[in-house]
Amino acid sequence: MSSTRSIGQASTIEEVAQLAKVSVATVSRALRNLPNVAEETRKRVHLAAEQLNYRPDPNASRLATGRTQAIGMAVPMLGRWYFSAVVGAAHAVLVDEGYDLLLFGVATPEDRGRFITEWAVLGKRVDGVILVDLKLDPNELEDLALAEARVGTIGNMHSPFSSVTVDNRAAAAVAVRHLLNLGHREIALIGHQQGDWPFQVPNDRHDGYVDALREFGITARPELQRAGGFEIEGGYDAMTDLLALPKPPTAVFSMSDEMAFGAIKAIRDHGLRVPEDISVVGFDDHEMAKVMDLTTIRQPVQESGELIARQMITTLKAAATGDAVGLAPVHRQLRTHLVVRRTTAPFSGRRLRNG
Amino acid sequence: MSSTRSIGQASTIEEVAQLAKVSVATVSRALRNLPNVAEETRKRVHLAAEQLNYRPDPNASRLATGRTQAIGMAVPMLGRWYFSAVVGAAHAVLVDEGYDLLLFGVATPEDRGRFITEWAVLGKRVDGVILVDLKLDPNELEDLALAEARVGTIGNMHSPFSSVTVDNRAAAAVAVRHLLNLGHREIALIGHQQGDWPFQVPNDRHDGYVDALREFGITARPELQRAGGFEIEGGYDAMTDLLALPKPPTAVFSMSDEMAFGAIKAIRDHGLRVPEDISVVGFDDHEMAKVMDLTTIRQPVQESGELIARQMITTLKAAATGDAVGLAPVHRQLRTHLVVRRTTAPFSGRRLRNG
DNA sequence: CGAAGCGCTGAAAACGTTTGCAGATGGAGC
DNA sequence: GCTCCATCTGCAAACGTTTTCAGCGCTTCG
Repeated sequence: MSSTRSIGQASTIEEVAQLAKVSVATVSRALRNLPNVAEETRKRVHLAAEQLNYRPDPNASRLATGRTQAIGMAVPMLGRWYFSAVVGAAHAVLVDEGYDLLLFGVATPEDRGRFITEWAVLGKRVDGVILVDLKLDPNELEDLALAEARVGTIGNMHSPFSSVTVDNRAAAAVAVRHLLNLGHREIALIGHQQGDWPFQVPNDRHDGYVDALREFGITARPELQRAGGFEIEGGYDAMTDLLALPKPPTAVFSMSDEMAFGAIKAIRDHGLRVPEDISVVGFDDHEMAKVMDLTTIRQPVQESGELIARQMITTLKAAATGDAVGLAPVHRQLRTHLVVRRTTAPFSGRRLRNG
Repeated sequence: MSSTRSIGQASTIEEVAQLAKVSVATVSRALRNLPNVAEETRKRVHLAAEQLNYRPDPNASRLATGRTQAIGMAVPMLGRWYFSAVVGAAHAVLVDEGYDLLLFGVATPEDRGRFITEWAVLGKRVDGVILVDLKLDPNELEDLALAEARVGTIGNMHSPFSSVTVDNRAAAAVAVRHLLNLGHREIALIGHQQGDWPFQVPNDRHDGYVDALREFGITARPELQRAGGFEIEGGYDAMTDLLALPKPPTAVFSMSDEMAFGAIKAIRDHGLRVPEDISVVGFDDHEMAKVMDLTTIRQPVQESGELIARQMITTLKAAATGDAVGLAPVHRQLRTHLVVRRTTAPFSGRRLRNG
């Protein structure tokens, strides 16, 4: 029934024009539903286009208009749950608005530079870019601003660009304060990376950790802080190290749930129990946190992705219509909160000792 | 030092030509390192291009050549670990080869159709597409073949296109046989979806489940088979249902680790223990499987992504050079194996009863 | 010494859209 | 009947590459 099934070969706007007996210009206008084309003509063109299964060549269109109808997302680690969740959420709204999504993995600062020059500024691949958890340096900021790049960020706030963030510092402090209120005093940190780690988020969480300790008159000790690479494995290794300390901590704050999972595993492999021997609190509210009964800081991951995508769309629309006020960056800070489950418990009074 | 920092505005090939005092044709040839341009000229052009920070406009280039240097990936659920792992792995090799990666989420059969017509065949957005776990119907296959689309698949084998697969049926049978050998006879299945589920993989795993049971003279019972939507939550719900059965199963095979995690959680929430009361085996070897001590079927996720990406590159190269034999599809089947951890144990002899 | 071939270069025609501008048509107002 | 305007349409010039083809100057060979 109805038309034949095969979708056949691609056809050009020229052929549509011939079939509809109008010029290509009219076809172009009619199909994009621009004003100034007679209703009867529009119908004819649409019909012809449908018969020929016509789709405008996006590349020709991009070349002519300078717009790509695509946006790029730069994420540090594609495999991590947090990032894939954000990408998934953003993807949904972008596709819905007719945009393509290009993915760019940015593992190193060099990648980041390459991403910015090749993609965001010079390479005309995308109309805008969404940066997830990437910290820009002043030069990069300047480059992007000069190029009038449309940028949105998640995780970090850069004043010239719209952003969706959470207060990582405050949230981390809440997590650590929770442990302090339970009576813990020897609280380790997993996730902090020494040296010039190119992300801001971990630094903020680190600051929150220090803040909370200080409120209780405690100064953070370096030997209780371990890098975990934000992966399960890294969390495991970090915790293993901590357990080998002469006096292991009685509680751990992990900058991500995934590292927390690794830490819990390490603790159990060491013959100890969570939370009886050691309390653990994570950050993210990973979907596995419920399964693991992990006390953690919930942040609105999906919502962040959606919001920044929507914001990107509005920015792009504003740019297209020359609407200056629509172009002004908007910064949204979403709420986090502590979800208490069963990996945290009051300090028992017993301390472990090694050697 | 050296050149000034700002990357400045985009420049065109025309300007490079003027600066290097050659024609645009020569610039194009020189920068792509084609033969037939004098070494001295090539140097001059490269220098000029560098000074101007020239990058060829990909859209113009695409329009002229018909090639996009981009490949698309269609995945059913962006958020699931398996898919993001595959995408991550493929992304790494594609970017390495200078290809862009476009993402397309395909949740429904309609999406799939849209993906194929708009992207793979008619829309000239990508040079090739990688389908993850998507089952094509005959019409779609025909369309793609007619359009000479470059397609690679993971999960399903479609004879005209290169594929990377595992033997899901055999692997599932191994998992179930493991339970049978432990003495279990009432073995539930989580993950199977009744009706026309548009994916093949679950069907294969279901068949393997039936196969193994039959070897032991057992016929699969519908009430022991539950859909889980391949998510943690779904696994939890499915298991909860199973536990409400008059005679709950003594073991469960879950088609994915994530559903298995949910199932374990449900069992524990129900006051029962894994594996003492109920054994659980999963499928994937998710990175959390180690943490959860889950017995599961390991499949080479990363490797699959890499391989199919590489295969795509070779196909594209073969198409470019008109190399017919290079265009022939290659099918690779990777090995899986059972990883026994601690969620499976011999049948205790005790059966639970409700009501 | 002429022809042929080789290595290099440039002019110009694609590629398939969008869009500025001008022309055609027809109706309204005087 | 004429002008004016609004509405619709088409012509042609972009957009920035790639690629075909021809031409140029040299060498080589018969």
